[in-house]
Amino acid sequence: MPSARSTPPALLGLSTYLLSRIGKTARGRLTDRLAERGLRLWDMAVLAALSDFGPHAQRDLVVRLGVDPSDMAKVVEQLATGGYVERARDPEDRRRVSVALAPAGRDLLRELDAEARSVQDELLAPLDPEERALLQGLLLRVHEGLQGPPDHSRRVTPQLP
Amino acid sequence: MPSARSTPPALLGLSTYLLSRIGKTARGRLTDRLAERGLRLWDMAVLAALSDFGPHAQRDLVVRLGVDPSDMAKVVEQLATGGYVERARDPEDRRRVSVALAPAGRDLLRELDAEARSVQDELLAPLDPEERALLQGLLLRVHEGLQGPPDHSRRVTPQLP
DNA sequence: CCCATATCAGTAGGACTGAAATCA
DNA sequence: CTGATTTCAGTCATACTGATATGG
Repeated sequence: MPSARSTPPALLGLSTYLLSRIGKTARGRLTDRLAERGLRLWDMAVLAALSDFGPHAQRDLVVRLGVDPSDMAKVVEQLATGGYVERARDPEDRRRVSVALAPAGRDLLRELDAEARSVQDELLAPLDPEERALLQGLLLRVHEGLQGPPDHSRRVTPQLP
Repeated sequence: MPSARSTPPALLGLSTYLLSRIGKTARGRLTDRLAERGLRLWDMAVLAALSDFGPHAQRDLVVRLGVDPSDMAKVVEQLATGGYVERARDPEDRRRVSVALAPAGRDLLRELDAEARSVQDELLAPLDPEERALLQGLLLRVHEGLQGPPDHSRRVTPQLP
């Protein structure tokens, strides 16, 4: 029963399409894994930022990760409720909320990173280690170019995760 | 004014993350281009499928592209209204709606493909032609592996576009 | 008064679910 | 009657908008 499953070559020839498609699958699978823990992608991104760069004002997390301020409020609220981060008013500027990684958050991040690498192993199964490293390098360079020229005139901040 | 813009290395080290992030940007930029014409990504995917494989029963478009049947109805409806495709009941099985590319649809697809390649040139600007070809090849192989092992047990059909 | 920060309520589009109508 | 196909109405999570409150 060969029932017309192949993707149109007109799309397969577009790296744009492949990136979009594969990226969506990657996001979807990781989202599923995180959902089993009641978490979302932004939760992991925030934990990673706090782990790599130390405590942030909430505003700085917004800028670094490119998430909407309104959404960041909810993410931090959830992480604080779970005991993964700690919030405190900045004494020097009482408008700011300082967010710091709690020990439970550091443990959680380790687990989430393992989940992400597991998804990655599934996804990149067709490639051998050298090819994976090659892909990683190419993607990294494409990513570095993203902030620069978004579009001719209109986009402010392309979205993630 | 260096205001903490760099992405956490914990994320940059994950190809999963880069694929997700870059893929989302690619999708977003192409979506914007198409939106200027009142179109969406699925419209282009359907036109490409019809162009590459000829007329489809609507059901076969659903299977080939992995879109929800409910959504496909709306996409085909819009394309038919715009005169880009023609619908007809299949005389042999009157449950089926046969969808065929109209001349206007073929012209439109050419333009959309040019838009996609323009977005691609922006996105892959950091890479030279050889590297782009290399990336394309790697992505293609990853994409081929997608249908196979989706996940340990739960996912039915990973989504696109 | 004006700007920045955080928060809340609500909107828009996309993916998906469930059910109805038609026909094999 | 069962099953396939199309279609419609509605749900859900997400990105985003607008408005409000507090503080510099």
